[in-house]
Amino acid sequence: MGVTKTEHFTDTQNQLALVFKALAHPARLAIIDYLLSVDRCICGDIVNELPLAQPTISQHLKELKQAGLIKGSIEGKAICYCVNPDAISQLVQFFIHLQQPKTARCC
Amino acid sequence: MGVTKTEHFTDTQNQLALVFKALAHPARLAIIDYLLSVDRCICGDIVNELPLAQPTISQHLKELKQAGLIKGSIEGKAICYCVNPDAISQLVQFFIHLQQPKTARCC
DNA sequence: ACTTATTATCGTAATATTGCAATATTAAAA
DNA sequence: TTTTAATATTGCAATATTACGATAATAAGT
Repeated sequence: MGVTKTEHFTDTQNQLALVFKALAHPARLAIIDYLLSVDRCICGDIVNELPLAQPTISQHLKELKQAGLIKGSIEGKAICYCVNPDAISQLVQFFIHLQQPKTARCC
Repeated sequence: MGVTKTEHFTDTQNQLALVFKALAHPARLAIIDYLLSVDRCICGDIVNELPLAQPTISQHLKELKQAGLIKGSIEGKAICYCVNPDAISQLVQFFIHLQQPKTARCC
């Protein structure tokens, strides 16, 4: 089918899955890496930094933004993008929760 | 196309993208939630816990295992599954790296 | 208004993912 | 060894994702 049965899962599971889906592409991780590698917001040179066509990068940026992982604001004819620290914090919390030790682990 | 241009990205970006892809489905997050909700390994009752057919769950378990997120060992005619704490630790490290404060953020 | 520069959207071809019925495999139990 | 129980694999239909050319939209500068 190719259609996920979202109705059978919790809101948290569905929403978190969407965030991970946004992270599940090397180009989008490369975009995040690049946004973090410079010590300021990026206004316009993302396309030159990645080996993909401009429409493809625009699409990836849209997905990252919809997932809340990056923030973008219009600055004249360019767009200012940066990583959304709140989203990162939430993900850290999620994995720290996963790290909670349980008793009687057997493997 | 539908084919990711992995050759243009770093090994780290490609490998991490595969882990996130494994997490990018609510059923697989539900499996992880369930594995963590019980204080022991699960030997056989995952199928009864989720609203999906047995082949579908088997497939999801395979993907989680290939991504290194869970560990499974054969126990007679059942399989013992549990979350792989090493994988979780790596993800925590990744996000903590993303949290590093940078100077001169503008948005 | 026209041009230029930058980003977004549309359309579409190639490929990947999802879910499950049918079937196979595996190992314990009878 | 036959049966039974549990999990894995195969095959396939429906849908989603990826990438990019063509084109549109937006806004600054002339």
